[in-house]
Parts: sequence; C-alpha cells; structure tokens
Amino acid sequence: MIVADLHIHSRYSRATARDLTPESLWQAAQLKGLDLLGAGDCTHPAWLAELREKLVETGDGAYQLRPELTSGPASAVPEACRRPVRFLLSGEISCIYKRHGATRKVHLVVILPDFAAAEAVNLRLGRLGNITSDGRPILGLDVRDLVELVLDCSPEAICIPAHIWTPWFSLFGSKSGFDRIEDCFADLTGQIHALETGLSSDPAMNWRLSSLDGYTLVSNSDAHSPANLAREANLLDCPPSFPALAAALADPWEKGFVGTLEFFPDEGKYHLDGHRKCDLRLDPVETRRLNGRCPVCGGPITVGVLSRVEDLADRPLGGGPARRPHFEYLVPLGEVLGEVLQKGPRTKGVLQAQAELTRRLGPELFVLRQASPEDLDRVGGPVLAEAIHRMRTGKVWLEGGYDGEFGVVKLFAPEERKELAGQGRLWRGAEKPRPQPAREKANPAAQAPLPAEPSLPLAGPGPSPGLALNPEQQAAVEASGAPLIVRAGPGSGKTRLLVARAARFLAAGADPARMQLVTFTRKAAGELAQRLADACPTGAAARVGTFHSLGREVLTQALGGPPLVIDEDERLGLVAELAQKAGLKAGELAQHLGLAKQRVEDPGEPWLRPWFRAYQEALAQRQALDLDDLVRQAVRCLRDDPELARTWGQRFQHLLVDEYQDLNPAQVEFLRALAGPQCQLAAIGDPDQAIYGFRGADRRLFAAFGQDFPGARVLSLRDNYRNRAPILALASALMTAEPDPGRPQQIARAGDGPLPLLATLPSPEAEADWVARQVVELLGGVDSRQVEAGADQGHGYAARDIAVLYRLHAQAPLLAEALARAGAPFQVAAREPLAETDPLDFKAQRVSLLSMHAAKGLEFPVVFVTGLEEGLLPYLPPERAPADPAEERRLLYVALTRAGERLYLSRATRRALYGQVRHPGPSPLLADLPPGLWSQEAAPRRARKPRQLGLF
DNA sequence: CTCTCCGCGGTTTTT
DNA sequence: CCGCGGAGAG
Repeated sequence: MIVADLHIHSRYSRATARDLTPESLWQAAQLKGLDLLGAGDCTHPAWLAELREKLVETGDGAYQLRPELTSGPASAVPEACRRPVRFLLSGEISCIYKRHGATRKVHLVVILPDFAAAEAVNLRLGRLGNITSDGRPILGLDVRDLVELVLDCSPEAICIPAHIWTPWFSLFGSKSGFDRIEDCFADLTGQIHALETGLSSDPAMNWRLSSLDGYTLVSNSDAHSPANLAREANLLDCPPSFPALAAALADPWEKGFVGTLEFFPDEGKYHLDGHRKCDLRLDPVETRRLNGRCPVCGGPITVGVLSRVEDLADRPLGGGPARRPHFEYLVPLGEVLGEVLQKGPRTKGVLQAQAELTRRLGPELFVLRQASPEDLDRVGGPVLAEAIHRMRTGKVWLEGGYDGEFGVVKLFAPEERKELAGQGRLWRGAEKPRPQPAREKANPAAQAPLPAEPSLPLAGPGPSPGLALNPEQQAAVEASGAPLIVRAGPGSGKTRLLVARAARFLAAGADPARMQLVTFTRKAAGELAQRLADACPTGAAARVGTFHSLGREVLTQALGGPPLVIDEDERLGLVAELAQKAGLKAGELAQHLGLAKQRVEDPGEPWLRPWFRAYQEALAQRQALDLDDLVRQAVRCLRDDPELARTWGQRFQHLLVDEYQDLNPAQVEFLRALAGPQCQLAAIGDPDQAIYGFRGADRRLFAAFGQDFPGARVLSLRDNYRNRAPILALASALMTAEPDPGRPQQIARAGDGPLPLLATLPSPEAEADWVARQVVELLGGVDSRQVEAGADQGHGYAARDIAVLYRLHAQAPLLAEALARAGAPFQVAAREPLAETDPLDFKAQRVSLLSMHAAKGLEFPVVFVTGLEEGLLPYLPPERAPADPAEERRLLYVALTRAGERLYLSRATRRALYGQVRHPGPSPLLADLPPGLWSQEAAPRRARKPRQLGLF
C-alpha cells in the first residue's frame, strides 16, 4: 500500500513557506510517510526548471530526487522514516470566468506524465495569461477549455477539480460554482474521473450525491508548507507511478484505489456557515431560518460546505452507494501533541515531542494510524496513547469551521484539559486520565435533512428587446425627405438606430444594393453588418463598408482597375527620403503630409507645398496611392469626370453614416458627391466624443452639416441607457464647461448607482496597487487569502466587466504589474493589433487595460480612469505643442461615459515621465467636476511592499 | 549577416 | 529613463 499526496504548492505560490524546495519536500514526505508526491506548481517556469534540474526519471513513469541531493546534513531523515519518495508533475490552476451569466471561479488540479507535457501546457498557458507570477496561476479561462487545452497537450493528463466544495473557488462552491459537473465541463465531463473533496468535506458527505457515484473521491493536503504535507492523502494499492495512478483514478475498484485519509471535515475552514467578521457561526438549519442574511451586518452569510452538500444531496444522511471506499479521520500529530502537552501545535515542546516520536516510532502517518498503543505509551506516555486512541475511534470534540475560520478538533473535554493542566507531567509517564467519551463522530451532518430549495442560476441580462425604440429614436428612423443628422450621446442607442433605420427602409422595399452604410473601421463595419443581418434575417443585406473601401471602389472604376496602395512602411520610407532632402525630421514631415491629405485641396502652407508635390510625384512614379488617397483621389476623380460623378451621384437611395464627428473635409466632400438628389442621407454622431482632431478629423463639420447638405434636419437622442445617473451627471458636468447650444441634456435611464470615487495616491505604483486592490474586491477576491481578509462578498463582477483606462501607453506596464501581482487576469490592448493570435483563442475573461482613445465605442460595467493629473490630462508633452485642451476634455468625457455602473478615478502626486520626476497637481479638468458629484478616497493606505514571487 | 553600443526621441490611432 | 534604430565591427 502506498500513500499519495497529489496537490501541494511550491515557494512560488502566494502565502507559502519559503523553504518549499524539492529537497525539503523529499525530507518532509519521509517524515510524514508519503510514497508519492505531486510536486505542485508545475505551471511555474522557474519551479519547473528547478524540478527538471533536481529530479530524475525512475524509468517507470515517476521521478525521484537526484541521489546526490539526498545526503546534505539538513536533509537528515531518521532511520525509522526513510523510504523512497516518488514525485509526479502536478499543479493547480485557478480559472476565473463568466459562464451562464455568473462569475465562476474553479480550481483544477492537473497531473502530467512528464516534463515534455508540462512544457507544452505551459507554452499554451503562457499565451493566455501570466503563469510566472504565481505558482498557482490565475487565468481568465473557462475551466472546460482548460481541460481541453491540457488534454490537447497531453492526452493522458489527469484533471481533478480541486476542493470541490469550498465556497469561493470550486466546482460546487456556493459563491461561484455549479450545481452539476456537466454544467461546468460540458462535453468534456467524461474526461473527469476524480474529484478532490477538500478539507471541509469527507467521502461520506459526497456519497449523498448519487451523481458523484462514478467518480473517485481523492483527498490531498493542498499544503503551503512542508509541515502540512499529507494532512489529507490517498491510499493506493498500486506502484507509485503516473500510469498506475491514472489507471487507479479511472478504475478505482480494479486498479487499486483503496481510499483516503481525511481531516475531520468540521475542522475545515468552510464546513459550516457564518460570518467571520461578525463572529457568527451557523449550522445549515439556522442559515435557512435567517434566509441567508447575517443578523449582525445584514450581508449574505457565507454558505459552507455542509449546507451546500445538503442543497445538492439526493440521498439522506448516511446514504451512499453500495460500494464505498475506505476512509479514516486523522488529526495532525502536531495538534494531538499540542493537546497532550497543553501547548500550541507549533511550539517548541510539541516540535521536540514530534521529532522524538518520529525518530523512535516512524513517520507521522504511522504514528497516527498504525503505532500500537503500547509503543505510543512507551514513547509518548498514556495521555498520548489515549489521545490517539480517541482520534482513531472518532471520539472527539468538534467545533465546525466557517467563513475561512478553521474549525477546532479537541481530543479532550474542557474539564479533562483542566485536569491535565494540573498534572504537570503529560509527556511520557503522565497518568492516564479518566476517559470520558465525547460526542462520537458518526457523521458530520447530524442535522435533519433540509427541504431542498432549488438554487437558481443567476440569470444574465436578457437579450435586448428586439428593436424596440423610444419616440426620439423612432422619429430618427422614420425621418425622410431631407438630409438628416442625429446627435446621439453615449449610451443613446446609436448603432441600434442605424440598424433600425436601414431595416425599416429595406422592409419598405428599398433596394439593398442602393443602400450604403459607412463607418470608419472595418471592425465597426463588420459589427454593423452583423447587427443588420440579425435585424432582417430574410432580406438581402445592404452594403456596409468603410470610407476607404468605398473610395477604393470609386477609384477602381475611374482607373479601370484596382489602385495599388503602398503599405505603411513604404510610405514612411518615402517620407524619410524626402525629409532628408528637406532637412526635416521624418516624423514631422509625415505628420504634416498626413494632415494635408485630410483635405482635397493641396496644402496652403507655402513651405509644405513643394514637399507635398514631391511626395505625390513619388507615389505617381510608383503608380501607387497611399491610404488617404483612397478617399481624396476618389473625390478628385469625381470632380474631374462628369460621367463618373453622374454614375456615383445617382447610385444610392440611402446613405447612413456613423461617427460623423470624426469626418475630415475630404470625407464630407466624398459624401456630397455620392449623395445625389434621390439619396436619403442620414448621419449620426456626437461632437462631444470627437477625439481624433490630431489626425485631421474636424468636429466642426458636424455643426456645418446644414451648410454642406442644405435643408438638413437635426435631431437629438436624449435618453441614455448606459450610464448610471451619478456617472452621467459627472460626465455631463464636465462638458458644461464647454458650452454648446446644440447639446441636449441627457436623461439617465439606467437607474441610480454609487458615486464615482476619486483616489489620490502618492505614486504611480501606489495608484496601480490601489486599482488592483479595487479590482480584486470587485471580483470578490481571486485567492483565498483575499477572500478571508474580508474582500467583501464581491459584487458579482467578472474580469471582463472591468476596464482600466489611461492617457499614455506608458502608464500600462505598472498597472499590468500590479494586477499580475494581485492575481487578476488582464489583457493589455496592444497599440497595433497582434498579427497572430492563438488558434485556441478563448473569449477573453480578463480585465482590459487600454488607452482612453482605444476605449471609444466600448462600454464596461466598471471603469477605472487613471492618471488624472496636471500634464497628463490634458497631455502636455515636454518640449512639444500641447494637446488641444478641448479635445482632451472630450477624451475624458469619452472615458467617463464608458462606465455603466461604477466609475473609479485616480491620480498620483508623483509621476516620472521620460525620466523626469514631477509632482503634478490634479488635472485641471477635475476642477470642473462639482464636489457633490463624486467622493474621495480618504487617506489611502500605503501600499505594502509586494513580495517578489517570480524570477521572470 | 549578426551583435553591440550609443544616441536620441518619446501622445492619442485607422484605413 | 529606456527602448529602438542606426552604425560599426566581427
């Protein structure tokens, strides 16, 4: 018979002992009596490298410590404990993701056959998230997809859902788990053969779910220090190797899975229900009676494992399958000796006694399970013999753990303990106390079965109710007979309106080939096309494209073939050549030429004209155009060729233009040429969200629509369905400083919410830490330490609900580091879209870090807007022209209105930019936010120095 | 062709 | 300050 502990951690995991090395594990395994040990944290590159260096293959599917590492003086193992220790490669991965509308946090233990498999898994995981910052990586990844990935890398790999009942991080957890395994693993459910019951439940509790009958129930220590190894473990009657283990887990009765060594589940941290903060311990019946609400603080009670088992059980107390594996309860030897000696379990006397016992009798598990009463008496004394007898027979006092508080197991009654304390001599030779049996540990769930109350899965927000429109939207959809421009603020249903209008005219018989929707980006075009297809699934789709694609089409006809467009590198090379001749910086010339190209006419600046012409000539020599020319030259061709102008001017019955505030003069000219008298032109946009002036967009064209398209009708959408009232109030207040008679007062239709919060931090590092702390709290904690530190109950937000915005990409690394340290899954929006994405590209379940510009058009329930400082917003580049302050105000407006429910603002009072340390005051834009509309974070706690976790 | 060292420039971004 | 690109060496 061998004893196996398959789930532990290394020193690279959070809150673990620093002395967790392969050598110390080898030593501790022997002192405990383990034959087979999952080495843990195999997803961490540094730990895996260390394992590769220090372990060698045994040749039969396991590893062992290099012989030369077993001889150091520090690794002395008493003769009585010495045994071969086999290692396997194992690890635990934390998945945080949204599924069926609710946030899920599920931990998975993975055991891999060899280093090649571990490295293959790490390569894939490394692309999905940060696996270097924590031995137990936290990934924004559906655990079903993780299983697929692991099996893809290594078909023999063993996947075991970890501590399946803990409320916060598990398959069946009350806080973020599932009710059925199939709901979690879907089509891959069949790949799961074993479940880890965790400290707070024992096999008997699990037997009450007939749905678990087919699974092997395993127990592991989840140790964070060598001392905790084997506090739970598995008994196997098979060789200590990977293939034998895999076979035993898949076919326990035939292949030698014997059973488990267990904590008294009461001792687990989440056995009962309750509130640690409120000092409230409840059993499931009481929780029911209180309707799940804490009578002290009113918050939801943390529902423990016992309750959860009751909820999902379909068998009565004591019920179970016909055939049940063996299991036995243990109390760690340190705790037993602590009671015997009336001292704490980690005190010097206890440690000495423990060392003496293992030296003279054998490993801890032998002492606890197998040593004869006589031997125990001889070495430890009668009190010890009695204590262990009671443990073995289950005659113990139990006080259930709850809400992260460990439970208490006592082998002696209080009055016995008093008696013992008076005796003085407890260790070896102490008198045997009168045995006074305590409550027998028959079954932990000593309560009457509870009436089953179905726990409903959280319903996500329902689908948007078709194309239901408010009266203003309806008017904008119907309007015809004149050019139309609609001013549509954030969250006013801009896209819905465009789609509804197109659908309405298509339904009325408009020719789809003569209807064109125009956007700026291909992404926007794609989304619009999709929405339109959804809205009118039967009819032929209208044309949806970008200004550039439309320009290309015109030019193709004008030139009798598709134009050749030079790519960006080529263009920059060309400009650089010219710049050298001109004695200018390449970047500077490129910018001027680029801006000039936003207009149809050649530039007016005399100094620029020759270079502009030279540039155009160079293009002509190559018979090529640049991207801006697609629109500009199309307009010129339409000007010069009446026949072409007629064709295109008559072509469209409907033109629908998105983001009109971002147009440049060339694009307006283009529209004028395309919108003939028969054409219904409808434009939509929001001049308050015009943030691309720096690349030639001219928001004044929005107001000038009436001049460019005479007889135009102007409408506004006032209802805002996105931003909670306090967020909208703050954003609106920001814009009142820039008066605009045409601006409608938006009406908050999304309901009330918390006030936006501004935090002032001493440094960018502290700011990043603050953001990370808030994120962790919003996620309800990403590890148990945070949960136990009272990281609130969470708010039901998933990582993908949260965005962190900044003015400069240079701010991103610190924020990313802080989130990585905090263990929150995140992604940084790349400046350029990544050329290659992983083929197994899962829907991102991560916090998004992106620039305020990149956030345009997006929305998130929770938004952080960082770096609200003098010099950063509005941005004042050192030694350069300052950014347009009005545009920077609109940029902040865009940023604020990305937030649906919660808005956090932050600034640092020290910031180093380009090597210069500055002490900026608050952004002057903050002065325009009336004090009543936001709250301040009072004296933020100073950031703790983060412990260095990784080497990478 | 590849490596290293030095100097300088360094918002925001789409086609 | 620090990353990238150009230049010069091997």
